[in-house]
Amino acid sequence: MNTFAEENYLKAIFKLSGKEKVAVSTNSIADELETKASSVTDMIKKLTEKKLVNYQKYQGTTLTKKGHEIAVHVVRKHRLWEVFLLKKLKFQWDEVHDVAEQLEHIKSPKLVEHLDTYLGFPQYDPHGDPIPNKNGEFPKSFSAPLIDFAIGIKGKVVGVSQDNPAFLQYLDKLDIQLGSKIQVIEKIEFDQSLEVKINGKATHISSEVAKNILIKQ
Amino acid sequence: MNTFAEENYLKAIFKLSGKEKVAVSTNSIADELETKASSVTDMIKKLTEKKLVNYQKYQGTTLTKKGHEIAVHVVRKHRLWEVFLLKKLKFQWDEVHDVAEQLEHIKSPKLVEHLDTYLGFPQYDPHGDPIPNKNGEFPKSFSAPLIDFAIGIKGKVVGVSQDNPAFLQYLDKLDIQLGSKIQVIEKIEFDQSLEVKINGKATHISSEVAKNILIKQ
DNA sequence: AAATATTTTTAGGCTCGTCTAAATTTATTT
DNA sequence: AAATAAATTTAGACGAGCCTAAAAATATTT
Repeated sequence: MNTFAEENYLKAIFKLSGKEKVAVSTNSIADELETKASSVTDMIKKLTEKKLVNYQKYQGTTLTKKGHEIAVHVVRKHRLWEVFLLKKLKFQWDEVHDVAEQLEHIKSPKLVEHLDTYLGFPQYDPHGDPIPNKNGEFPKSFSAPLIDFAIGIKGKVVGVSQDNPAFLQYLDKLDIQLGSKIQVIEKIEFDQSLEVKINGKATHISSEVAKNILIKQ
Repeated sequence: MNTFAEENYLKAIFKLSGKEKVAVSTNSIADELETKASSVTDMIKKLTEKKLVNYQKYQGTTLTKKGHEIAVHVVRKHRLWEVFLLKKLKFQWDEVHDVAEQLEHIKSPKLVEHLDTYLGFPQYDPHGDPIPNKNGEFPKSFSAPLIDFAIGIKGKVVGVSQDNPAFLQYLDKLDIQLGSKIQVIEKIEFDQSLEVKINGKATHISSEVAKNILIKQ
């Protein structure tokens, strides 16, 4: 069985290595987990022993098959709990992350599967991130950042790629919620900012914000 | 903030010191937590530092006001999660305890209160144990063991005082569930066993079993 | 009340996960 | 390519929580 700390390291490596599964540097893991590089080296050694990561001194770290499985499973739990907190317990958008961060480490296969059933097998969490199924497979149709959408195409906000409360509060101010209908009207080349329509109402959005809003369709 | 281990010690002391709040011996805590007496002494010292227990060498331990509050709060969380697992996630009676043992340590005041609301402010958990409210007050009307009930009085099974799976399975065999109507027909003095009616059907129950079935009304 | 048994504490050690400071390796400048 | 900078690892230490073995205090027998 894995400790909370081990699971957090695997999750961080999973997140940082991305779709392309690039090797992850010690420092980037340290930043992600807000710890020190030396602590990371220690833990990576332990995870290597347990055959959860591949590691060569100074060459970065990747997940093994087993490590990847565990990471995906933790991600699955995290996102299912987020759905539960938002949909059932009426948490606010920006309140779910910290609690899910704790709940994701609860060990009980039965609990996860029953929770999934109870929630009706959701495919995305409140931030629009895809929820892997119990075999670790992600849903096929992915969302993309608003900034990558072509002019004219209509989409729906399915999430954000930042947890930062200040960012989420700013979105509220802009009247952007999960499910809001959105359409790009014009792209300003000068600063990459966008003219958009949100639920029919015209608004201006900086590129920084547009990068972090996830759209589907 | 308290660690999982600290909370488990406080909960154990709370349980062992009972209503009368007697001082609890080092060995009894060790037994309850399946650890060694020397470990208990270490932890009790730490809890004394934090002013969560009163402790005099060789004289046993009691909870301080602050320690008592924390213990009751953990008990509250444990029992609310048990209700959630049984009622919402369709867990079996004998499956909830171990998972609740983990969930009780999740830190989020909002989570507990929203969960309580979501469950409709239950007063008892699946084992019939009373659930303290957010001020730490237990419901007034307590349940009592079946064996203490007078002949003729009708009651309802509100829980059990044992988590043992074998015991719970035996109850299933006897057709005794949470909510079953029960009435004592005769008390056999020789072995303290009972003739009872369960949902109208006559059955015979040993004193050992009758001690561990909790009845209300 | 002395001897024995039991309970509890102390002493010292272990693993986990973290840290700081110093040493080493790799990357970037000049 | 040598010098400098940045990233990474090693060495040694610490607190939390646990352990075993031995010492000390309390309880029970005889």
